[in-house]
Amino acid sequence: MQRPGGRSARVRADVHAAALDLLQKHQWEELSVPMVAEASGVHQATIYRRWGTMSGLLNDVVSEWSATDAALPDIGSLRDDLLAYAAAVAKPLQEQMVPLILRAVVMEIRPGEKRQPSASFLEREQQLQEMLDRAEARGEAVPTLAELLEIVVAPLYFHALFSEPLPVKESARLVDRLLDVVAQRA
Amino acid sequence: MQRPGGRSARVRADVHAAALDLLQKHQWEELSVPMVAEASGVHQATIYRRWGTMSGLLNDVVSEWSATDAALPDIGSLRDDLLAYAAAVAKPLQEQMVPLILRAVVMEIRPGEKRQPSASFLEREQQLQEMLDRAEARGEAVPTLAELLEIVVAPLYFHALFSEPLPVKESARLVDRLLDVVAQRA
DNA sequence: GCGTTAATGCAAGAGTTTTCGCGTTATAGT
DNA sequence: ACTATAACGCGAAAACTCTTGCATTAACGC
Repeated sequence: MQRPGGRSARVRADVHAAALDLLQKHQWEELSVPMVAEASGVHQATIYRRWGTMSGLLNDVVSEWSATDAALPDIGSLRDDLLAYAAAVAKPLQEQMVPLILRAVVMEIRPGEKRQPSASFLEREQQLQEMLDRAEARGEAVPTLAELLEIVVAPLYFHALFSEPLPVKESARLVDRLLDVVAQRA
Repeated sequence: MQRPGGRSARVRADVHAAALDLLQKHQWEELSVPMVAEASGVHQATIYRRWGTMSGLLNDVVSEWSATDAALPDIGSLRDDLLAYAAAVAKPLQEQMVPLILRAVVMEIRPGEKRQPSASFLEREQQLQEMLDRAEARGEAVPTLAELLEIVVAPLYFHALFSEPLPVKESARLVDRLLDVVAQRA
């Protein structure tokens, strides 16, 4: 018999909040379970039993964050949909929190192991594909999903990881570049 | 009076080799200074004194790896130069080692802190700019450095980080896309 | 409510990591 | 070759991380 509600839910929320808070002030490797325990008021033994390691805890935080991610737009024209989507990707990359979460994702890469995209990642790809399908049904010239990821999403992540996050309005430039590539092909 | 030569150089090489070797078999968080000390035959106190932390040690490994990075090509046509460069970026991303090193770079991102690109990164950008300048002097239509990074480099890193590294020959596709963007602008 | 027991708190202890003082080695300058 | 001392090795101690057994709390089904 599992008991996800009440106290357990409170503990989970407190620990997540403390972890995110500490993540703003320290780098990943400086964090420790005892630190999160201290900051959250939850006993360290509880954290070890529920999450095992600091890495496991961060995974759980990331999962929850991904889950609350907003749905994709369905505005009307492909360009507007893409603009809304690109802005939706670029905006959270502005906040300090998300590069940190991204970092946690990168950390999960294991040597020699085939990387399996997370469930939320796959779900997001499927939503994007549906957006493209809708546009194609309307008779618009559409890019492939791969092109969308390479031309719009990849630069956003690249900037966020390796220099400064791109301003949100700059993401429009990427969308127009994508549409140019598509148009030229026709 | 510093003493970089002789024994110190030997110690550095041994420790680096051991760290890289262990990095192939274990994930980042499993590594520890005592492990590297054991594997390298160097006393752990020495590692702590010279590098401080496991993270600092990996930084040093990355620095050395970047430093020995090959020079950029100067083949003749911009397209050939870009193809050679793209392949030079894509190839090491195939090896297991480099995603790990990349991971170490990402780890270095500190919360809230202005990210300052590493010296090798800046140097590399300068080399690229020179490549573009040479092509422009020859009268070719050239992309900006930002376009090169966004359209060619960013997708390569994106694939390597979030799914599977792109096959080297696929990088040609990215180069041609870049040149298409440039040509269309003219 | 009431009872069962999952989940947490607590504290001791086992295991690891990191530091430190001191003796030894061997590099770099003379 | 000789000297001064940077860099290293060593071992013990300090600090920290993680585990474990038992007591306590409170969620969920009745």
